[in-house]
Amino acid sequence: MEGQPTDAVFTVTAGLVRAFRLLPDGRRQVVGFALPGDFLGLPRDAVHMFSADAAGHTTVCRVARRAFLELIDEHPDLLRRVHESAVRALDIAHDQMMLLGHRRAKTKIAAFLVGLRERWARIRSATALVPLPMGRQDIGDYLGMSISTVSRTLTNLAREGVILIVPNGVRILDLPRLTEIAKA
Amino acid sequence: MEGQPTDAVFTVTAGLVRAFRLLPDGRRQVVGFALPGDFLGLPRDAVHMFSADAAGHTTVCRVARRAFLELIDEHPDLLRRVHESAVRALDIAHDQMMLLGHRRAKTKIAAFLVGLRERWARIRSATALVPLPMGRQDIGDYLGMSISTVSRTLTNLAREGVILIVPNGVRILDLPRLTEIAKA
DNA sequence: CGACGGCTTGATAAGCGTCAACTGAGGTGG
DNA sequence: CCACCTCAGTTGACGCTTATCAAGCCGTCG
Repeated sequence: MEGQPTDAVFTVTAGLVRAFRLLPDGRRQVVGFALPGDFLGLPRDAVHMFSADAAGHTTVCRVARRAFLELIDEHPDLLRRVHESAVRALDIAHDQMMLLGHRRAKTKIAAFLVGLRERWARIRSATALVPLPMGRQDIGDYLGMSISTVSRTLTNLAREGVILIVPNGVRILDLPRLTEIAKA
Repeated sequence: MEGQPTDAVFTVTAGLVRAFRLLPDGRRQVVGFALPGDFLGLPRDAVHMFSADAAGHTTVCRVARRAFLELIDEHPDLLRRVHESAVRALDIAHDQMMLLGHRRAKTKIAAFLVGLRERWARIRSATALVPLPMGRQDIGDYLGMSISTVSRTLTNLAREGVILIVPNGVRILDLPRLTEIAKA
């Protein structure tokens, strides 16, 4: 499921999927992480690439693109929900653009963690523990920074007592402060 | 029309509109430039802010949000087109994220110009001349760089003979080379 | 036990933001 | 009609953040 063109639509049922684009020189930009419940492959025929990934055997629900389009014709209400999903994705994308533009490593990481926490909270109930099934490299490609800086920044936040680094994730110790940093 | 909440939907008919978000500290991120034909205000109730701007008296077509939603109920086909518009916006946003992430001023500016050229070409026929009705500050806020760097980079490109800076715009002298720079 | 991959950490250099001075065009008032 | 003001854009000097390169660490797996 590595680098297939979009001839199908997916829904994540468990785990986490990263969606990315490749640059001509081989580098990549992770354009989003899909959590359980999220749609994937909404964009039309554009050259989008995906990669299923990580976290306790990710599972997805796959629907042929053609079938999906027919389904929409029959149930106009479905289109509504798909559209809402797209709009929310656009919303997140805009937030992300804000992050990427105003570049301060600490801010980016903090905002990333806070945002992810909220998204997880909407699914599971756990609050303080934020799972990070993706690798440091993925986070870097998502936030537009090098793997080294991701690591450094995380350890700095840990040293300040704001977070605690645990296997495959992070435990937020001081959410108010983290939120504060995220806004700077 | 400065900083109004989204209680209406717009279509640009002439000129250029910039859409942006504000950060808590007052800085802003321009999330997109809307050219004639583009939609604005698709996102639901989110706190989005807009600003109409520049270029020979911009004009927009305004439709009350409520009326627009009712219209969609009656004509399901309309939702289809709106959705396509949203998906395209998402597409552009993803491209933008790529730009913002892989930070090299020259690359960003080049890609920005090439992309804008294509969008203009789809409307008018002129090719080499790329109008830039927005200010340098806007470009900076869009590409995530300071106004100084925008200016510097443009003059550098001009010195290299790739572009020619003209009032309210840029003339592309060496498109292949510019495209090449944009990919790096 | 040894090797590999993901992560951390350090030293160095470079790109870009910041601050600030300067230029030139457009507009206003004497 | 010209002097003056203002604002957008340009340019220069300097320092900070972050990328880059490279070494070391630790867990997992063969």
